[in-house]
Amino acid sequence: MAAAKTARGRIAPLPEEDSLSLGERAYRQLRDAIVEGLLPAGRKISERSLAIDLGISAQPVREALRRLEQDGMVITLPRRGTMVAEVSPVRLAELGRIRAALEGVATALAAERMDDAALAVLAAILKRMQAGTEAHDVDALAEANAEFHALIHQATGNPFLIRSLGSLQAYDHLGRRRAVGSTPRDFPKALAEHRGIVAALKKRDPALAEARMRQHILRSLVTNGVLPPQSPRKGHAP
Amino acid sequence: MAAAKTARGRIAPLPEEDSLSLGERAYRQLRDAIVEGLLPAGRKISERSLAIDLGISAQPVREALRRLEQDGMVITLPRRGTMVAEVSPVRLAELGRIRAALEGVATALAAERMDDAALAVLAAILKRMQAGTEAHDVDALAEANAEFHALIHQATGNPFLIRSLGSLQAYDHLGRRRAVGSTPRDFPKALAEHRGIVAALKKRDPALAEARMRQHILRSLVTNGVLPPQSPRKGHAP
DNA sequence: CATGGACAACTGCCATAGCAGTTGGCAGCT
DNA sequence: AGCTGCCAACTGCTATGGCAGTTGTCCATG
Repeated sequence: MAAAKTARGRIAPLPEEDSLSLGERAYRQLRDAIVEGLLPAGRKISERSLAIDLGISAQPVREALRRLEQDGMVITLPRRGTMVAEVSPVRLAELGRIRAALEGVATALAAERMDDAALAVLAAILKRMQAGTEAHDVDALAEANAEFHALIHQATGNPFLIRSLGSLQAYDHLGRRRAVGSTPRDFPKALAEHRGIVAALKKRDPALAEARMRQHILRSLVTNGVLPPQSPRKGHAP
Repeated sequence: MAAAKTARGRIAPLPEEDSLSLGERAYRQLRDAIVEGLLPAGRKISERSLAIDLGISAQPVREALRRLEQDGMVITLPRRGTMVAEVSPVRLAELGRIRAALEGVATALAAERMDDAALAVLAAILKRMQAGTEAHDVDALAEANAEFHALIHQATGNPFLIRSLGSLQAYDHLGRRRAVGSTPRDFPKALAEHRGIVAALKKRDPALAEARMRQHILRSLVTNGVLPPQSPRKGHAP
């Protein structure tokens, strides 16, 4: 997981892993450890012992645990202890639907204010996606996909949205890890959906871009087994 | 949650105000102070001086500021200072649309798992709303409205959703405070929308409930001047 | 008068220490 | 054996102090 090594370096949300605050580093380490499965659900986490393991004080650790609690990845009973939260399949499905909705509004906002330069970067990412799809390069596709969505998030310029989607994306990784066996071959479909999203962005059509992005996320969750097939129909007229 | 006194001074926190951690209390106090306008945008906040003002240590204050930063209400430049963030009308509109989307998902989830008891409580709240509308009791309507939405949030059982909507609701209060002059007379319309939402919940129709709730929030934002009229049409087919 | 540099007064950040409440287990009694 | 009560070892939480980086001010210098 190298720092965002994009061509232009436009997005650089990971500045210098060294100069980050200890609390921030502890937060990311713990978050990664949880989504990687190194810290299974129910595992007790002590501020002190964890601080000793990380070689730092208890304060940054506490700060990281508070943020993780806000993300819903750990739960702490006051004066009793902190443990990593169980993320049931039901809960994972909920979070997926939440993420779909938030990615939708993010794309709608991006459609209203994305400039041509950012759109060009998106087009370049699309080309890399096509190459990766033809070559079946899973790693390259994952990286391009991450950049694709991150670019849209940044285009909104909304910190709340960026932060929330960052937290939810961690759960997405957790969901992919649970997807048993080989990943389904949905790469061509995902490529087509990404193209449709970019087309909507270029047309400056927020509603269309939102609908396509949301549907893209939902379908992706379905093929990953996070959501059951045949989601409820959309298009209700108020 | 009975202890909502709705007096002039403090908004009563949900659990007993005494047994909360100092960090939690500091967080709520600061949040309320910001949305009430006591701490204007750009105002510098020092961990130490604020700790002295609150009569506590600097750690809980720091913890509260971190949470507020995650909510987007303050921004802190490392080693330079923390100040309350400027919430421009544009940003307020973004947050409103985000809230509309999240309230929509929450209502969809609630439609799938809300039990009859909760539905009965909703019906009771509707009756209070009708009485409040006829009597033009603004305070009673506000309280009933808060309970209405809080009940739906709780029905989802999703901590992430509950927490996020709680933060966004603070911005809603801020938006209402900016609404100049007397509040527009949208009470009958809001009542009808609430009834439509409850009807969709009773029919266990997640998509319909979501659409109605989202439209309700968006229209409310429009009448409050947070969003411009004539939002982009919905109903795009992917 | 204008300009540059150093010192003092901040700031956020972290480490240490100690508090109060909770838990688990062992001794002592029935 | 089975139960009760207490004590030590935890836990999260808060207070205090000090660190390094930033900023603003004041004096010396061109």
